[in-house]
Amino acid sequence: MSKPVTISDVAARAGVSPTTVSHALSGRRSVSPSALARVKQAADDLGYRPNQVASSLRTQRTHTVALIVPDIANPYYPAVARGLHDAIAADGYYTTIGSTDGERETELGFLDEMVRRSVDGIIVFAFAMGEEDLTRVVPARIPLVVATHNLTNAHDQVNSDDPAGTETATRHLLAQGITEIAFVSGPKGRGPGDRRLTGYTQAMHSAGIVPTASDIIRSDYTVAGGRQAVGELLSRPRPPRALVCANDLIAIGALEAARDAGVAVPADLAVIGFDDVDAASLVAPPLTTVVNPAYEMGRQCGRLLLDRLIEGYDGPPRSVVVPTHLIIRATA
Amino acid sequence: MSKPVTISDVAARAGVSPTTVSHALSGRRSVSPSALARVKQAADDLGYRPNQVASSLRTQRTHTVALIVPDIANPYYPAVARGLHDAIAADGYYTTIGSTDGERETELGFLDEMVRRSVDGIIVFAFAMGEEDLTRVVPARIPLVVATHNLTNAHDQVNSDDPAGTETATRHLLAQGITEIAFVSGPKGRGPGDRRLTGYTQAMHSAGIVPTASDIIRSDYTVAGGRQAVGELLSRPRPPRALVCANDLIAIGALEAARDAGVAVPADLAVIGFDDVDAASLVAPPLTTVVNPAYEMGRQCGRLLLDRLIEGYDGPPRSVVVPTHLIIRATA
DNA sequence: TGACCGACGCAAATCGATTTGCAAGCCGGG
DNA sequence: CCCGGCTTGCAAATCGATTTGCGTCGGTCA
Repeated sequence: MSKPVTISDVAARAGVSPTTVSHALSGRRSVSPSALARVKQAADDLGYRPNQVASSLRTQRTHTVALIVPDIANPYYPAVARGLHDAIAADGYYTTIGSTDGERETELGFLDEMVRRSVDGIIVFAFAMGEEDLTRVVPARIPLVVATHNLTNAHDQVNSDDPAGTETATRHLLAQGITEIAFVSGPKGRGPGDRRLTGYTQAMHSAGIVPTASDIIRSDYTVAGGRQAVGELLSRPRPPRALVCANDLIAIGALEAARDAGVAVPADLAVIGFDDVDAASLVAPPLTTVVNPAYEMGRQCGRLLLDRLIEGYDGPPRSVVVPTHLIIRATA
Repeated sequence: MSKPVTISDVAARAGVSPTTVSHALSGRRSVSPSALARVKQAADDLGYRPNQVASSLRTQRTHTVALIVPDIANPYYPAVARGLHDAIAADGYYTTIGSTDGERETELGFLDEMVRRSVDGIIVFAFAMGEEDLTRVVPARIPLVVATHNLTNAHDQVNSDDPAGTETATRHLLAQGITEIAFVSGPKGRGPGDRRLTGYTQAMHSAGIVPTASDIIRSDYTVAGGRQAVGELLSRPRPPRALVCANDLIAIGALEAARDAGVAVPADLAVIGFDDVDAASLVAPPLTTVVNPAYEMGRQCGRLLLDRLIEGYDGPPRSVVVPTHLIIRATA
């Protein structure tokens, strides 16, 4: 039941004051070589490990950033987390991840808790919150990066170039002479679906086609959701010849729905996804999709935060756009 | 630049002392109805949010548990994280995840940092650490759950029933009259490969077959690693007729290797994985695999911790075994 | 030699909440 | 009327590190 070693214990053993121990270990003020050696020795002997909670209280820095995502089980987000980690770990920052199921209440609750915990920065991949929620819950003193969201100009933001991605995807289909193209989005106003929709719409317009309401269907961002939505779509009298999907999980669900319905992919139904999660290249047939560099997204979020936390940048909000590109496999 | 509201600010506005505010909000001592009302009103008006860092310093509780995994991008672990989250969130605990690439140094570094941060509990899915590492770095006062590891009797542990899983898988192959079965493991002494190997060996023995060294090949736990290892295996003069793989990613790599080599699955090569990650049912052909309930593993880890953190259990280490079962799809 | 400066050490204040110990006020029972 | 007990409030100690302010000591330069 040995209690933890404190800075006073080290000081006592080295025969100096806690002040000197602190300075010796942090190097913030010079310490005589002999004292330095004694302190290091004592700290070593006792196995001293500074209490970060106490340190954080005093310095008002926790060396922690919060990452809020809708669903950590969606393979896109672990890759984001990885990119973020790799961007900030070298500077001693750690990440706390919150998975919120895209529920506004949960998002707000987690955000609030992170503020109470004095995290140094926050990265939000949020679905259900609005700008006013963010500014209400997050004090201005905490740097905030908003990702994959079309809601704010008041904060740093990182976005994949969604419109360009779906536009390229849609053009790829049009170039094959396919014109009956539907877009499978997520719930209205939630997630990147709406921004991806614009690229599709644009490409269609510039081909002289005006998509009707029935060309745009809504799902959630899961395999099961995609399967069901596309299943219904395929049972229509005149189903489309191709689908542009708001993410890969929906697209994978679409492949399942096509198989269920005995529809050949890509011969009778071309399918394009978005994200390029690992599974996209593994499904059968391998999915044609828009690469959305999750790792890079996470990394850029980390960089924007570090700019404010370490470099001391204090200017106006900045916006980073991460390019996307189409990777053609076997479904379109 | 409004600075955060402190308990003293609330006290001042309510016309009471900080003590009373604390008691009013925590309910740890009764407070007169009038004072209670004034405190609540003041806290509300000011938007008071108690500083958790200060609270943690005083109470020695952070309401945080650390989860250490080798690779958060391996889809098995997000599911674990999810199960853990669901087990402990209701009691106000949050999770900090560390991804260590299975490097001993990284594992130890993260563990050390978590101790400095005074987490209330630690869950280790570790690859490279030994028992003595754990006891050295983690003080006895912090509850520790070791998962998927064969190294300790000194701590609570949670394991999937790995031997039973691979034994069932191997018997499934033997029952089809297949006897040339290889086992594709991970690096020696790292991860669950060795425990899964024993089930395979047992089943083979009880069928009167003694696997030779060349029947057991080593890889890492990734798709790329599995592809390469199995690719080499298939170029042998007499390749095996079936594979039992230490995890799904290896098995998926094996499917790719088979495709590369023009070997038909399952006709010429049967493949069985382990874990049943989401992608397992999505690959072509869908993977026959042993279900390793990640979510349940995480949940059980959380329960063991809470038992000590909340229920006050203080007895000897306990061991939970989560059952596994074979799910037959199309590769064996 | 005296003035000045840098190096170095320590006491004490600080971060913000929780909790202990003490005391005042109030009640009912003997 | 007094005492014990309950409620309620506050001052102060506490958690463990960091940092400010002050003072001492030695050395340098004029």
